[in-house]
Amino acid sequence: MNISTLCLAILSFGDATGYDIRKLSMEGSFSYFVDASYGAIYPALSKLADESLVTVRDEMQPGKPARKVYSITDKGRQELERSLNEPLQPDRIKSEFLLAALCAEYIDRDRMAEHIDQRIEQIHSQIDEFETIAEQDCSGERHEPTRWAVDFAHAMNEAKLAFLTTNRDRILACARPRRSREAAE
Amino acid sequence: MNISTLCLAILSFGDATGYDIRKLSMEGSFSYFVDASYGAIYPALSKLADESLVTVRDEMQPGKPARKVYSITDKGRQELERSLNEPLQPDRIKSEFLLAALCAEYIDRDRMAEHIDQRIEQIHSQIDEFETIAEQDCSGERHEPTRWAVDFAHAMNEAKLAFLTTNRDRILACARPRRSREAAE
DNA sequence: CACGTTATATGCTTTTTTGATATATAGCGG
DNA sequence: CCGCTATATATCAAAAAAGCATATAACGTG
Repeated sequence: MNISTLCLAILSFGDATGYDIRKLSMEGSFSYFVDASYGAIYPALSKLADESLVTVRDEMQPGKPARKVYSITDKGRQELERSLNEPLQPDRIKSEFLLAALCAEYIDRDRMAEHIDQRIEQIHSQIDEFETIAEQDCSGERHEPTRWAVDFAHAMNEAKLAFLTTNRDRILACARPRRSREAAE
Repeated sequence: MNISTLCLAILSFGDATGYDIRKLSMEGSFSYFVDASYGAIYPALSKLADESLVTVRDEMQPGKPARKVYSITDKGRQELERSLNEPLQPDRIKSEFLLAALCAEYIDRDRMAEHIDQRIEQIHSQIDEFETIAEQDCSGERHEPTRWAVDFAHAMNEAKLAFLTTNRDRILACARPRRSREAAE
């Protein structure tokens, strides 16, 4: 799936600026499974506008920089529908952490512990973050698919957490016993 | 982390060609958490060779196209170690499926069922695949970090599977009840 | 035998990421 | 109050990576 589909999907929930889309894909309910940079979003939006899949309106705010608010069109919704009907790519995970774990022998034991603990913390804060989202989203309209995706993310995060805490020592044992570098870091 | 580090990491396990690296990152024990295309790997290897982090040797095989076998150097190992010591980027997940789930209302119910079942099957075959890898790897030397990563992947896959089977109906209920398109697909 | 698959590598085009730049406003530490 | 940083907003260029086509050669299979 390309950025265009992502933009259409987000716009199908309501009008947004490029900035909003970026934010949703980095923090909001989308953040668990997408990632998009400005450099991808803005060109995608322009292209979508050229194809009349979205419309733009300039909103001048006194003082502030003007914002371009995008709305999905009927044609856009049809295109979104079409995309969602195509075969879906399998999920992909990119994890520097697992690569590091595989190379545990090259990492000092204390450093490895830091890596793991950092990971655990990250998951904790993501869980919190999503709980906040769930509350917000569900207090009002309670959009069930959003709720479903948030629950999905929660389940995954809990499983990861469980694995990491249970198997912490096991990977630490593979790391390099610290030698002369005790003071070095 | 960039492709270069991935190449160094893989080469730290033994010599390999660009083709091998690609394969490992698509099928082998690395496939759960990395992804690399030829267009990224080959240039990365050339660059690494320029910097003497790896060496190349041409292996002419009679008839077959020559292969370039890469080996990591001491300098390369140091660089790998350095990379692994840097702060690790958080894990990223890209899932077209979850985006589709979020847009369930735009998808016909039967189609959605297909999407889910396909996902479930995929996970099953990944689990099988990894079990094979685990057996192979562990019969011989039993490289514990590899085992750890495989177990990690297994735990995640099981959790995902559990969620999907348990919450299948819940998302199906959000999908669009099929209308006049019963025959259309 | 024609064709598909595996092994192997290169080059080109398109997408995406990354990072710099620009502007305006609000809040905070000193 | 001043300068700094953060937030909101958008653009552009450069570097990285993905994706795809192409080439060669062996091996299998219908």
